[in-house]
Amino acid sequence: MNPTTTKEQPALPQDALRAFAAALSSTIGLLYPDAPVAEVSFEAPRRPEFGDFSTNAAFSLARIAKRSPQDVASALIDALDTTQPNLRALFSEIVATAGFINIRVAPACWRALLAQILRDGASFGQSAPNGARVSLEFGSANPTGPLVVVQGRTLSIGETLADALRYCGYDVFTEWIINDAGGQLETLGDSLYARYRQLFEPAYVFPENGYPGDYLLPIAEQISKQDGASWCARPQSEWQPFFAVFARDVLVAEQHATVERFGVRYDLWQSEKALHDDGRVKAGLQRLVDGGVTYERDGALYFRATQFGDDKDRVLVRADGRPTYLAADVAYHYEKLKRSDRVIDLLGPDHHGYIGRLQGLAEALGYKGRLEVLIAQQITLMRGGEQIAMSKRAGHIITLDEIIDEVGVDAARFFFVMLSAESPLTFDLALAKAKTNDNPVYYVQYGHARIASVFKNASPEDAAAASAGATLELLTHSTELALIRRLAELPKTVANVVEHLAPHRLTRYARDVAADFHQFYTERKILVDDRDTRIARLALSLATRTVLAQVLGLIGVSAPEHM
RNA sequence: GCGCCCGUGGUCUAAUGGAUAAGGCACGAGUCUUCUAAACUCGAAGAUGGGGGUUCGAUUCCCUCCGGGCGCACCA
Repeated sequence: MNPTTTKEQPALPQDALRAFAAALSSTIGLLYPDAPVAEVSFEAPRRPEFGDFSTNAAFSLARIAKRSPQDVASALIDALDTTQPNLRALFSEIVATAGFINIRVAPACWRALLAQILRDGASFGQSAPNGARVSLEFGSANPTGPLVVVQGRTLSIGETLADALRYCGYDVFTEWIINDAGGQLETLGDSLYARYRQLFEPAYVFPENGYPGDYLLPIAEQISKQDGASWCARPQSEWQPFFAVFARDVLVAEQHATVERFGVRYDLWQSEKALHDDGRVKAGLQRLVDGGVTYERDGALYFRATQFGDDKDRVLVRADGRPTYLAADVAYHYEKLKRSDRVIDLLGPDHHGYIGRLQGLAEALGYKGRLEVLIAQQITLMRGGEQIAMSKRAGHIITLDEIIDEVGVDAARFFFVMLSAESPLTFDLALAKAKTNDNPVYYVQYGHARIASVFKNASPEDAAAASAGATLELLTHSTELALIRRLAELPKTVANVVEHLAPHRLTRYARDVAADFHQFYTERKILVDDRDTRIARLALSLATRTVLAQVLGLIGVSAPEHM
């Protein structure tokens, strides 16, 4: 773009950067014709005194130029000033420091961006659809009991990731797989049947490997209510499938309810049993057979996993004809890979050893590099410094519902996504529900509520004028400009979350936005007597509220009007 | 034994290969007759487990050792 046109229409920071990159590239070509053509990229320096953006272009040129990076950077800036004198209009500072070229975008550009936030509102920074389809699977659980704390973490991370992908223009399809095939469904049926029989014969023996815990009891009572004791006299071949499917349906419905209560929605709840029943498992296996990556031994069908880096080959179909879990995964991943450009599995901590096998599978199916696997690490549950012991076998479980009851959805969603997925998380229930200043959820929500409160005290006329963004040039204070710069980071931050599958970075950003607002709020009274100043500060507050609401929405936390 | 993840101040964490490693908590001192003090300001203290390597530059990538966690089924 031509910088001279900016008089009438102030350039946005990203336009200014683009102009700078283009100018710098051509200057590099002029000064160092032998240098390989490289794109000039920018990063945000860690320290604010180094400017808004910096580029390290001089480092790679230093060797060719046979001069120090600092000399190269200085020479580039001098040349820029000679050949592109108009560039200075867009920047308040262009300096060479320690080899970096640090630039500060003119305040007018930042105000132009603020005006854009006010115009775009809730859709600020969102990318247009990019046509790429993403399949995201997360949270999936066995249908043998209530959801527990680990699923809370994968649900939080997965849903935030899905929303971040959508924000960046991806066509996201979220799916949950119900592991309702094989022996565990039978065990579930046996367990429920025992609970049912115990209603009539308290001495009836509970199966040794059954699922303990009280949660099957109400389901047994439900059957007793509708059918009485009639199942007691029926043969196993009749009650077994009935109790298994009955239990599954009730438990999956409960899981569904918990998931929705947690603010998470799926596009598909896929039954694994259905994959077997409708022949898709067979189709997936055939794909592997056709690809020549299987063989038969002792009557069983094997996948040549070692060919893809696994320790040993894996059984797909047992000698008796029953397929293994891996067979279903073959089919399901084949289906997901067929219909998606990018497949992401977010798995629990017990699936470490499974990553390589899944990726080998994707490669064997002909989709090398399309599958990404992210593991959410373990959670240790605490209450005020005391570790809470949990044992599924002994029937001591703390359900996700109980956690939501105790700390609320907002705190749970925020805490579960706050740490990077690969580091183990200690979740302290006492801290999560503490309404004190060491609770980061409230810190961010308080920022939003504070702004809402200011607007309650402002006149409707002022609020309308603020959203039109008429007097933004009065925003000159350091806290005001710092806040605008922070708000501008939203799109880049979400893009970064998507690129690195790192949703925890959103919580940090949320805290940064809140912190910058709280500082601004303390330093500059918003509802001052001077009308233009008042409206300018209201406009900044409004934009902040928009961004805070967007970030909180991505994290799955409510943005309260008052606290 | 094999594989994966993690070792950062007193403590919990952060840091697309960048500059003087950043925040919260805890500790000390201040700031409300003014828009929500669930906030803000200042201070003290102080960390990348050890050793190699790649790089102009490593908390980040590679190797190795030490320490912690988890997983290693013809279960799902």
